[in-house]
Amino acid sequence: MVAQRGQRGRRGAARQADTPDADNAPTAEMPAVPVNGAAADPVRAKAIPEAAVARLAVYLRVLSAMAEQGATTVSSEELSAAAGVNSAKLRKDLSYLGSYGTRGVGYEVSVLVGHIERTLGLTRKHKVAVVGIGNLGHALANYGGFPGRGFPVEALFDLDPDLIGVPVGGLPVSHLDEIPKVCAEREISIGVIATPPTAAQSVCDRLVAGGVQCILNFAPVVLQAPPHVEVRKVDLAVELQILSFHVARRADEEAGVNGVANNGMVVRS
Amino acid sequence: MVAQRGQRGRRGAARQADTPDADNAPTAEMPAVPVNGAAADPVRAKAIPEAAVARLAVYLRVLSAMAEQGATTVSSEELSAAAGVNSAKLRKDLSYLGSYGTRGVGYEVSVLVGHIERTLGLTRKHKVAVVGIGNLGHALANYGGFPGRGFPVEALFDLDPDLIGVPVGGLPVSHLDEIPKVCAEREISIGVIATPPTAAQSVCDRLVAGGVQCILNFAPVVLQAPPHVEVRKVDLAVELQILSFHVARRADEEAGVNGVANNGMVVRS
DNA sequence: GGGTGTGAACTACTTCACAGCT
DNA sequence: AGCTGTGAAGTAGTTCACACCC
Repeated sequence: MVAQRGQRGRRGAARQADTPDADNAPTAEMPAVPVNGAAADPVRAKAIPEAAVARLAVYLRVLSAMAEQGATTVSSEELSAAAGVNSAKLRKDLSYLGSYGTRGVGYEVSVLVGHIERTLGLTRKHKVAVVGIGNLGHALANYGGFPGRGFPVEALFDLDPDLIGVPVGGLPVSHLDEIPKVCAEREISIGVIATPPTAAQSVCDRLVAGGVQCILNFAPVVLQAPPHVEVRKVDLAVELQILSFHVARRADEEAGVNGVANNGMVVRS
Repeated sequence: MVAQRGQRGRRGAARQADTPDADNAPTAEMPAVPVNGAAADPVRAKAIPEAAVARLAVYLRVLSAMAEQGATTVSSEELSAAAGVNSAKLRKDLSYLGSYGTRGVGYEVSVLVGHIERTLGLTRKHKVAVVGIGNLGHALANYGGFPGRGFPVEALFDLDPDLIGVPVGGLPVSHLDEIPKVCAEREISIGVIATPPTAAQSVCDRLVAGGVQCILNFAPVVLQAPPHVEVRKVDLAVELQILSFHVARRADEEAGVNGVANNGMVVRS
């Protein structure tokens, strides 16, 4: 029970964002956090929509690849095609950063890269801890300094006594009980949960106790965390089930087409 | 310049959804596919919003857990709390399935489970192929029959000659070149790409050639696929960068509070 | 001509609030 | 009295379309 009437627009307890996302919908399931500070803080300039933030990360990757191949400028048309969005959306997204394009020409790749990195807070390092060194945790730990640097893995945790002290990807595994202490000492800012679902909430609590600011949760549970901690989840089961839904929908539609031949009337099953 | 006027609402080329939500995320980032058949097909009943579909999968998990613990009915308040959403949203989501609750009482757990499963197309099995048996692929293959059954892994592929023929999780690895043939033979409907980014597009093409209907892409690239193939991506780098953005935003806000003391004027960096 | 930047229109999603069933 | 189901209102995100600049 949550019950909080008369709290219009207030942010309640459990927030949880999606990957994909929403996105990972992709996307389309975004956190209830007031990203648009507009109402919250009228002084501050318009905040960047959450959906745009996710895409900025994609643009950044595409731009980096382009820079490596020696490109110095891009048009919104080119960049948007490479990023899989339409050009209007791209331009609007970039406009949140300010006006850094040249009309009639396009954008300078290096300038854009710099601005996106700054906006996403990538000018600073974010230390990562991985909890749960099973199959997935192993994979994550071995990424060894996550994507494009900037996200060094600096702590590993597990429950299994046989794993404690064993180096994985060059870093020894510590016990779950050490999470608060070690995270605080090493100033971990992002905790990645790759444990079985039963352990996830307790791990989450310990990460929070250790002062972690963000959590990326691979365990299939809804985590409860204080509002100042940003939680995002990556949920394989949900992704597969969404795909399953689309398969089913497609099948239905085909049936529907036949139904239409049937006098244009389709009976709801 | 007119491009395609009078094509309002038409779906363009590259679609890509997020995990997230929204997307992942975050990732409020949903596909441009006309899920709401409303305009596309006025005959058909209102389709379920993409965002709701992602949540239905979560409700299903929560309900299954509740059923295991012997619960027979739930109220929207209880279920929504457990799923981390508010009750209005939950009720709206469930209403897309039809009216299966009892006013004054709540929902019968088993009935709801059945309806959600049917809606998500989980009454049918969806065979999965995992491509790229590296760290992540290994982890995925060992999941051995994905979440709650219904998603059996029935083919594995890699490029590495040392891996070909080696059984992983009880299933021998085949070569990438075999993808179209094997997928067709075994009637694979979901392909999971866990390869390095450079290989991903070619793998995607082969999966499509093999008649795969959906792709879950873990490689950090934007895939190009025909419109009848549903692609979702799970992008670790993007997730981390979104978290990074929120850390930065939070830091800014604190600075902002100080800034306000400074005459209410905050200079944009 | 070519391409950005952006208000305005539109679409999708969320939340409110209450009628109506049990 | 309690809780669902849902129109209506509100908010977030997308797309259009064109002014403006190079």
